[in-house]
Amino acid sequence: MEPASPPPPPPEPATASALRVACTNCSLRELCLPMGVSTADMARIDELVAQRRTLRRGDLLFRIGDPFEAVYAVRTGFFKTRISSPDGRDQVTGFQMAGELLGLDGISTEQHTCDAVALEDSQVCVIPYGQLETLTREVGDLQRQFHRILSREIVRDQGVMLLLGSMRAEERVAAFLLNLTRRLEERGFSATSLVLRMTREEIGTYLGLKLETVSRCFSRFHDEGILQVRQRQIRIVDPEALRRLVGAACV
Amino acid sequence: MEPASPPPPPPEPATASALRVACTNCSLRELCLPMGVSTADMARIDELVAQRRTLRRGDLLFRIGDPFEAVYAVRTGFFKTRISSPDGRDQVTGFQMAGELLGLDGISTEQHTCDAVALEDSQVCVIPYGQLETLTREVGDLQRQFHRILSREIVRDQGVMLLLGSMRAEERVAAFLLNLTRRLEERGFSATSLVLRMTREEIGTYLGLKLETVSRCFSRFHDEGILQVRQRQIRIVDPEALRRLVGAACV
DNA sequence: CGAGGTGTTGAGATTTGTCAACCTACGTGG
DNA sequence: CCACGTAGGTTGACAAATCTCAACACCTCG
Repeated sequence: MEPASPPPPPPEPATASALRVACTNCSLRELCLPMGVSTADMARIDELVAQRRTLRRGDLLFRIGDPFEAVYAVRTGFFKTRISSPDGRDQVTGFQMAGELLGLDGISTEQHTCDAVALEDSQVCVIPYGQLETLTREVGDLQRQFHRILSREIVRDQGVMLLLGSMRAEERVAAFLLNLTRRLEERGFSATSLVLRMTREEIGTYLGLKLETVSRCFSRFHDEGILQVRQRQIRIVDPEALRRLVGAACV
Repeated sequence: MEPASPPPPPPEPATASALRVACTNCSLRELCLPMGVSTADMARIDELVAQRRTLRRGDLLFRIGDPFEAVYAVRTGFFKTRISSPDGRDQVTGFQMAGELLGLDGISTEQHTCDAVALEDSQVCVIPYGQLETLTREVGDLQRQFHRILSREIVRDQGVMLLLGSMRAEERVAAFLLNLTRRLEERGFSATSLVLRMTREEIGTYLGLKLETVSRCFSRFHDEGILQVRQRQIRIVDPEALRRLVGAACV
């Protein structure tokens, strides 16, 4: 049920799902859409997020071509987004965890341009887009945060381009692990110990590599004492080595 | 002076720069930020775009780390954006032509995260971001279009990820050419004849290939009768062949 | 006319992909 | 509770794509 990783403090007790649907009570408040919104305006955002949706592992939250009606905030669980070329190859465009938004791609054409797949049992807040547009006009803090989120997604994508366009296999895998652990750490999880929610193939499709290459990188890192790898259980023994590999920053 | 391509009708006569700075008079109106804004509201947008900036070939419009103050609409000319990893490799993240916005990356951290370089003498409209935020709250059509532009950039970036992550060299070059000609055609230029504004190396850095590989792809396409290539002059003889190569769509 | 930036081409090195075998973990049903 | 089937993961040998390095051609501009 937790996004990843075994030992660390869960961001919110399991009982929370019994509480009223409201950003006000949500521990992800300061990571998610309401970040920076004053408590005075928070009640208005609570109205926005009137509905939740629960997905089982493997379920699609939306798929390519679906009419765009809402964006979604991940509450619990883990997702991947993917696009596919007509001849069947696909590209994983991202992995999303608690507090991150899904569906922003749909604004431009009013249709979703990617599939969003739950990689474990997950729950999302449904944010109807029409209402979001209205409310961003009235609540400046919300507008600012929404634009920041859109822009951050653009910046993130450009980082992925750098990764895909200029890094070799080991660097890509190192960057992937550092990115994942940084985001887990922001959510209160361990920065050194994690459980991957995706297969080697999904990692490969994200990093522009074949699954065997991903596997070999993990094995090599293991042999070099950088990681302990046991299936999807990863412990990062030497994070500095990973950072050296990607040449610092850009993670 | 024109964005690319030799024979076709320029989107606006050269004398236009003598006119008052105003979207109302701008031939790019229906490609750019004001798209979809009613004539009643257009005057308010004219106030927004109070300033233009002229750049010579090679000039930087902004660079990584610059404080973010405005977004820019390309009026004439041609740009590339690039990010760089600490060890000096860089990645061209896009090429921008008339009617496209630059600087959206800066919203998230209030600093620019990429360099924007003019690839030929160019002119941009300066859109101060604070004023844009204010006006999008008041003009719904503008808000909608701005969000669409942000989202479109996300979708575009995901297309580049697909290209970088799953296509081979020839497919990438074919997709690049189709994308470029489609956008030129939208601006009234020829769909089959163009002048590249960037070097083979810049194309390569965009496509995640070395310049020699790009050059070899052009040569192969030439030998196969798909293109006529003479330095930066390109004529597309068999666009269908290019489309077959990238497997239709996703351009 | 020459210099420097840009583009082309070839030969060989390197990285990654492909294919195949095999191993491991996990869930299901007997 | 165990056996088995299946999906996922690892490893090796080889093939293919791309990169690297080097030589040279071309073009533009001073």
